[in-house]
Amino acid sequence: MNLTRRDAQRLQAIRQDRLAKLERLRARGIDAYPARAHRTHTTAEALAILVSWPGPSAPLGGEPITLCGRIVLLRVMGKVTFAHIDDGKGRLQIFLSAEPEGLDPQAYQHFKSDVDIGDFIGVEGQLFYTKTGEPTLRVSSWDLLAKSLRPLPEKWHGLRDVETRYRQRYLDLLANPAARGVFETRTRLMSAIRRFLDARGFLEVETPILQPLYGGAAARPFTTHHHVLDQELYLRISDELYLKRLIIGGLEKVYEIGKDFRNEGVSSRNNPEFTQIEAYQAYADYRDMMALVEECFADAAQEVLNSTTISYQGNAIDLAPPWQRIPLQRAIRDSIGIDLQAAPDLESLRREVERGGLEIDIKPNWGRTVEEILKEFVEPRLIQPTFIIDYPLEISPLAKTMREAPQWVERFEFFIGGLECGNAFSELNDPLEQRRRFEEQSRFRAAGDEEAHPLDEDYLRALEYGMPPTGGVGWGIDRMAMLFTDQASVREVILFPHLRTP
RNA sequence: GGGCCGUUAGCUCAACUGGCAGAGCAGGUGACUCUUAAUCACAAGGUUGCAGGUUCGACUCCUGCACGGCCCA
Repeated sequence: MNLTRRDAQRLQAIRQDRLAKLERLRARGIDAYPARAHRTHTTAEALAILVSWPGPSAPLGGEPITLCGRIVLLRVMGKVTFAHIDDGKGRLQIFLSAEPEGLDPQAYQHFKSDVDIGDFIGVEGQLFYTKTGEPTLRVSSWDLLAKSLRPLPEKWHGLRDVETRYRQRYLDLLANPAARGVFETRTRLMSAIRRFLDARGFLEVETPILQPLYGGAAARPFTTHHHVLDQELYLRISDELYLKRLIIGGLEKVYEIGKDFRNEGVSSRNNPEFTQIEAYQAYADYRDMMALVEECFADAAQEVLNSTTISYQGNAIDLAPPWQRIPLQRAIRDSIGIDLQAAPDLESLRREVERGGLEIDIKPNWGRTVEEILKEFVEPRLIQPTFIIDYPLEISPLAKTMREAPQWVERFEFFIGGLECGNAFSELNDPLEQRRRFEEQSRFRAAGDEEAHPLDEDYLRALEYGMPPTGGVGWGIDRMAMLFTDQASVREVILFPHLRTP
């Protein structure tokens, strides 16, 4: 939906009427965009007053109150007019007429001639119930707060066009009450997570988004340039390495909620910038992180949705702890019958995949191929919350190995509603081992893996000062918001999702 | 990157097998003193996403492009 010159011309015609009204208002000395508004009550507060009355039979009563809001419905019936105003907290009907307890005749005439759907107004009056029992404000005076020059979306169907809803989210929010609900839920969810972690002694911190070197995840970064310093910089792909520097510095429990940026495709599941939470705790391991995650999700659901059971895309999902814990090897054996013990290298795994007739891309190394199998054949089945635990070392350069199986690391990902939600591990704190891991990643990169982890000397230096045993976890807030609001597309939970520029 | 679907008035949607592009809402004018998507009457509103092609004739068929949706990679 691009705004062409032609659209502009059509709108121009439509706007002329409103501009004419604006001129009339100004000719009467009225400021159509005053700097201040006076409001004594929200519509919700006004309704609360009415509810406290003895009954709908009560006549005009109470102190005059003043409401502010946008006119969203307008019914001019000659000598009386009904309208609904919306103030973000709800809607309330207002009643205007020229009568002793209402408006003076000129004010009523001006309202009829100069006010449109979409305008913001302030109205003073007294509350009453109409004959049909609708709570209503009988207006004794009104003020224009802001003139609207463009027509609002259709009042009954709202705004349906998906592209317009994303590009002009303000129209979505004002026309579709459900859209407001989704974003309110998202915000309350983030508050609930913060309260949960704050109550457990975690310190919320902020680390750099502009970084001289990126890391902490397998992804390609965005690059940018600092002109004065003449320096290439990256937008972070994760917070991990900076948060672990804070653990080294003695902050034992830290978390950050912020935007990460990954230079990959745009789809209903991925936005190039997304919100992630990461939390790190000294003297903890990945088992402690599992407990933290399941408690946090259940706690947030209880607080935001008043239940630990959510409904997602037709499935009832129970977030109450404990969640299932399934070793990755077992999950793959149970779903497609491949025993990774019997296929410990890329060649043997390739044979197993071909023998099973599985349609899957063989990745450049064993670990990535295992990951692909997981994504393809296991992930979609994980509707109830599940921790898949113990991952290949090759794809986990920052996680600590399992003592009894050095090709595997203490790592988990968790899945809800068929979505990969988050990732965690017992953090690797052996600086020499970390260097070897980075060097292995460099070999992968040299072999063509653009998502391989870069070698970070500054981080290695930090590790050499000593980092206590640490558990770390990260999960996507957008995915979590999708679950909590039953949305299939990530764009429905991001206010302004990235779209191509036409 | 590939496949399928979509794009018609400001908004929500119609338009048969290729035959005059229509309605509701919004906006305009008028009527209307308790409406609830108010109602009624009248008038107005279009380069059918863009660019080509086929045809006597294209919203409709073909090609390319743009943007979006779903699926796949």
